[in-house]
Parts: sequence; C-alpha cells; structure tokens
Amino acid sequence: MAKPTIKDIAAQSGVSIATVSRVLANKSGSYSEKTAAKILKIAKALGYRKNSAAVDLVKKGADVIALIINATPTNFSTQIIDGIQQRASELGQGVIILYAGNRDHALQHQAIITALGRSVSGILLAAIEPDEEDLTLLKESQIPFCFVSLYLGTAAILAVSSDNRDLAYQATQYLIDQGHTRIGLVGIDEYHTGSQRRIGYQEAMTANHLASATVLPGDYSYEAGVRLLQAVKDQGLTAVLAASDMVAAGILTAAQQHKIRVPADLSIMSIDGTIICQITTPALTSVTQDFYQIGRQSVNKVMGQPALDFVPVKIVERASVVPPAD
Amino acid sequence: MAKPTIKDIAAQSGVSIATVSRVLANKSGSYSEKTAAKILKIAKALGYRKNSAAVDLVKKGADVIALIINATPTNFSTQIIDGIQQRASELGQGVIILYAGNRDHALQHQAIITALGRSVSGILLAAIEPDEEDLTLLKESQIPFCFVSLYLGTAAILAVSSDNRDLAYQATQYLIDQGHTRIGLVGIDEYHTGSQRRIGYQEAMTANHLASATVLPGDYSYEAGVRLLQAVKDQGLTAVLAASDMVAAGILTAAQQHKIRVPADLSIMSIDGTIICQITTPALTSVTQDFYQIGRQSVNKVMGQPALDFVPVKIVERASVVPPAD
DNA sequence: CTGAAAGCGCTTACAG
DNA sequence: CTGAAAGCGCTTACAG
Repeated sequence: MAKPTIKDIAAQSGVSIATVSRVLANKSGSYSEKTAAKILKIAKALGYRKNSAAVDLVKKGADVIALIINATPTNFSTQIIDGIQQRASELGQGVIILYAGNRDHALQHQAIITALGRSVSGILLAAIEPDEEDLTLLKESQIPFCFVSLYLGTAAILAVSSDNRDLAYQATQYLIDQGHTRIGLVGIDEYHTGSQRRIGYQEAMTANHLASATVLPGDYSYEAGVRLLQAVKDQGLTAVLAASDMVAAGILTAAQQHKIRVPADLSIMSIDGTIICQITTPALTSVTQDFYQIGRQSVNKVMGQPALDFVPVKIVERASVVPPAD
Repeated sequence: MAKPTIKDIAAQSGVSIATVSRVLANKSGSYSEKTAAKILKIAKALGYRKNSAAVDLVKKGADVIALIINATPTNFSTQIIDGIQQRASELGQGVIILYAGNRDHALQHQAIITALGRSVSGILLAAIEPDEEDLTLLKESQIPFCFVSLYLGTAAILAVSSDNRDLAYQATQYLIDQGHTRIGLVGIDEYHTGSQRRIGYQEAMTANHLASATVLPGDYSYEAGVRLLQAVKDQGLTAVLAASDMVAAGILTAAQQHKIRVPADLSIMSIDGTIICQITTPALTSVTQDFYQIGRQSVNKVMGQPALDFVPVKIVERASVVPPAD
C-alpha cells in the first residue's frame, strides 16, 4: 500500500522505468501510442502521483514561483494574487505562497530561505520591505526576484508597482482642483512607498504655491486612521489624502464620532480603491491602483519577459470629496 | 559558481559528506564540536543552502502543511492563516499556501494534486467546498487532511469550524429577544455551511413560534447583499441575519440608497465579525467567529493532536440592531 | 565520533 | 521506439 512509483508501473506494464518516465513526462515522439496507453491506464489504476521532490532534484529546480506576502493591514492582496496566479499559469508555472506574518522580520527572512531552498524559478515579494540581510540573501541566490507593489528606488532591483510619486501628485492635484488648500497626507509610512508619495504630494502642493504641507505618519491601518483624526482636526485641514483605504475608513469613522461631517466638513480621498471604498458611507473617492495588473506584470518581470515597471492608476470619484465649505 | 552542496563543504573541510550532513541536520551527539564549528563556518562562507528537494526525497515527505484556500468574497482569511502559521511553527512545520482561485473547481483540484505530489505532512482546506473527486483523491492519498471553517456533516472527515447551526440559532434568538418577528436569513449558500445555518435559524424561529421563515440565498458577497435588499424590503422584514460581513455591508449600502434607515427601519446582524463591522456606519452587530482559533485547532487536528471540532462564537453588540419600530 | 555505501524516485544522454 | 546506467543532493543504518 505504499505510494506507487514508476517502478511499480514499469513492473506491471513490462517496460523499463525509462519508458514509463518518458510517457509520464509527455516526451511525445519518444514512445508509441500503444505503450503510452497501457502505461497511463496502469498509472491511473494505481493512483500514481509523481513525486515532485524527485523531479525537482533531478531537474535542479521547480517550475514554481514563490510569492512571499505579508498580512498588511490593508486588503488588496487578493487581486494581486489573482493576477500572479493567472499569468504564472499561462507561463506554465505553479505558485506557492509563503506567508510572512504582519511585517514580522524573522518570518519574512525565513520565507525567503524556504523559497531559496526549494529552488523556485522566481521569487515575488509583495508589500515586503526588505532589510539588508534579505537583500543580500536574494542577490546571492542567483534566483530572479521582484518586488511587487513596492519600488525600491533603483532600477537594479526588479519591481512592479504604481508610480507612487505620480499617484500622490495626481490625487493631491485633484483635491486642489476641488478648491482645497489645507490638505494633509495621512497614515503614510517612512519607507520607500511612503517617501515616494510624500514627494508627489509635496510637489503638487509646491506647484500650486501651497506652502503648508502636513504629513501625518502611520502604518496604513484602520487604527492609524482612527488615531490620526485628532491631528487632522487640530491642523484645521479641509481635505486629506489617506495612505490606504483602511486609513481612510479609520479617519471616516473617527470623524463621525467627533461629529465632523464627511465630506461637508472634511473631504477624504483614499489610496487603493478596493471594495472598502464602496462599503463606507459616504463611499470613498479614491486613486485606484490596478493590483491585478501589478500581479501579472510582476510575473512577467521575474520570468524575464517584457513588463511594465509602473502600472497606471486612475481616479474614481465617489462621494467623499467635495469643495471646501470656505 | 554553481549552488554549493554538502560535497563542496566536505571537500573544503576534509571530512566526509556523512559528517557534514549530520552537522547540518543537527544530529547532536553524533559529531564533535570542533568539526561542527569548522563545517558550519565553511557552509556559511559558501552561502550553502540545503536543497529541500533532496531532503524531502530521502525523508519521504516534507515537514510542511499545505493550506489550500480560495478567494472567498469574505475577508476572514488573514486571521485563519495567522492561527495556522503560529501553531504549525510551534509544531515544527512549515506552511505553504496554495491558492484555489474564486471557487474555481479546476484550480482547487490542481491545488490538491500539487499538495499530494509534495508529500506534505497534512493538508488544510479553508473555505473549500470539495466535490466527490476531490474527496476521493484526498481519501486515497494517505495524507491527513482537515477542512477549515467548514463542517461536512460527518465525523469521518476531519473539520474545524464554528458550530454553524448553533451560531445561527444564537443570532436569531438575539434578534427575537430584541423584539423582532419578521426576520430573514440573507445571502446564504446551498452547501454545508449554509444548510447548517438554515437549520439553526429555522429552529430558533420555530422554538419561538415564529412561522414565517425567509431565507434569501446568495454567495456571501457584497454584491449579493446589495442585490437582495429589494427582496428584504418586499418581504417586509424588520431584521436580517446576514450570511457574512460583506453581505451585511451590501444590504446596508443598498438600504441607505433606498432611504431605509438602519437600524431604525431595518436591523442588520452580521455573521463573521471581521473589521468590516467597524468600518460601516452604523457599525455592525455580529456573531463573531474566532478565526484565529479555528486556524490553530485545524493544525492540531491535522497533526493528530487533541483539537476542538467547534470553536465557540460570541455575539458582539455594535450599532446595527435595535428593537423594531412596531 | 567518523566514513563508505546504499538508496530515496525520478530524468536523460547514450546505445541500439 | 526502448532499455541500462548514471546521477540529482541528501540521509542513515552499518562498521569501525
């Protein structure tokens, strides 16, 4: 009752394991239809399943892309995964997902090591901020890797994301076009993505001769949004650009508790554009990222195919932004 | 520049590959500290990484649990994954996640085959409705498997979930205790989870001599909630038990568009209790499931450890349920 | 404490 | 079209 191997199939069908292997690996042209049929039938009857470990060992690598992902407080991951899975499957690659916890550096490092040990054909890191050690490990591995939804600021490291600088510029300009001048950027982190967005925000403010930039740092979470509402209020802002849909939702909830009307007293524009934007009342106007496409392009990139570095965003008007009360 | 192997380490350190293997596998007591130190140093210098395929092959199996998960329209997966990862790591198991798309049967089947081919130590299926073929495959595999957040109605198949019958009973009773009599169960599927909840709902209605049960089927999605609001209205319900937080959010949004006040005109109680409940206005009263614990227990179960079949739920009162206007 | 040797389940030149 | 044989990178009795 042990797991059947090609040896068992060979014995039952009276051919060598080499022939069984050829048939099972679909090396067409290298076997007769007749033997193939016999072998396939026996394999099926035995409930044969190819041992991936053996295949990977002899082939020196698996046709698998490893996706390392962490539980961000935001919720866009499904779309990214969909895009990755689809494109990978078109390229004949499987996908295994390794979970890196919630920005847990030990787990993150462990996940990279696991991927390396499996000799995957590529490593995708979604919403992962690597430390120096991670980067060294990755670079020394000879396995192609690509950051997803994160741009490290250098063309030397593969990455696919929205153009966060442009994204923040566009969103800020949109708020300015609505007549706002006291605009804050809220819930943003201190790393790469965050700094790109700060720059874009800053540039838009400056281009419009608006001096008073207000940046309130946070971690993209709902809780950050809730917590930062007080500062938004203290600063007398009339509009905020929230670092994520969850931050926007947090600001919104807190505002309602403080009897601040959205959008009448405070306009909220959100970055991401996931379904969260439709769930809140009012619905959130957003700069929507194309996560599905980001996923697809990152597979192209890590597999050495032509790919976009930046995937375009678009502004989706809903109900949370209006001109300031003045 | 090829990937270094134990052979390279053995050559450089002047010992046999057997000794290198023992040191690298931590077979303590079977080597001297001195050789160990030397070997470890060389391994590090070489950037040596153990080849998992080789290890899995000789050990006939990997210390890895495969988690097969689909992109449900709901969003509780992070908590389940957290629970699984933590418990697995305590038991010395890695976790690889295989994505089964959005209730995509082909992908789902493929994921099972992939897990089987990797000789994992256990398979966890989260929010997966198996078809006959899947079940046969799993049963014949000799690999333990356990359904997560789904009870198949038979003790013969391992599963960890909330007691969906009891959950629906409790929630319905809660609404009845608030004075509601025209209560609907909305957005529920036709499979196992759905039928358990129907039964609990029905039992609570009957136990309270409430005849007019209204069940509106759906797929747990936000869109289902939006779509079903019309029926809720037509049926003249004063309260609904929504099959998921997303369904509840959908009903809520649609209600607001129809000028139906929540909770004044319509009370909404939600099943799941994820962060979505805090984001909406009003916040959603819910029967909250303990997804983290469900994850942990499912690992225990699939690893043959003592484990709960059903993880307790609790009712969390927020702002979406009040007594009916009468 | 260490080494020589067999073996895990496949694939793939090489010959025929 | 098929088979014998070597080999992928490890682990593990068995001897010493």
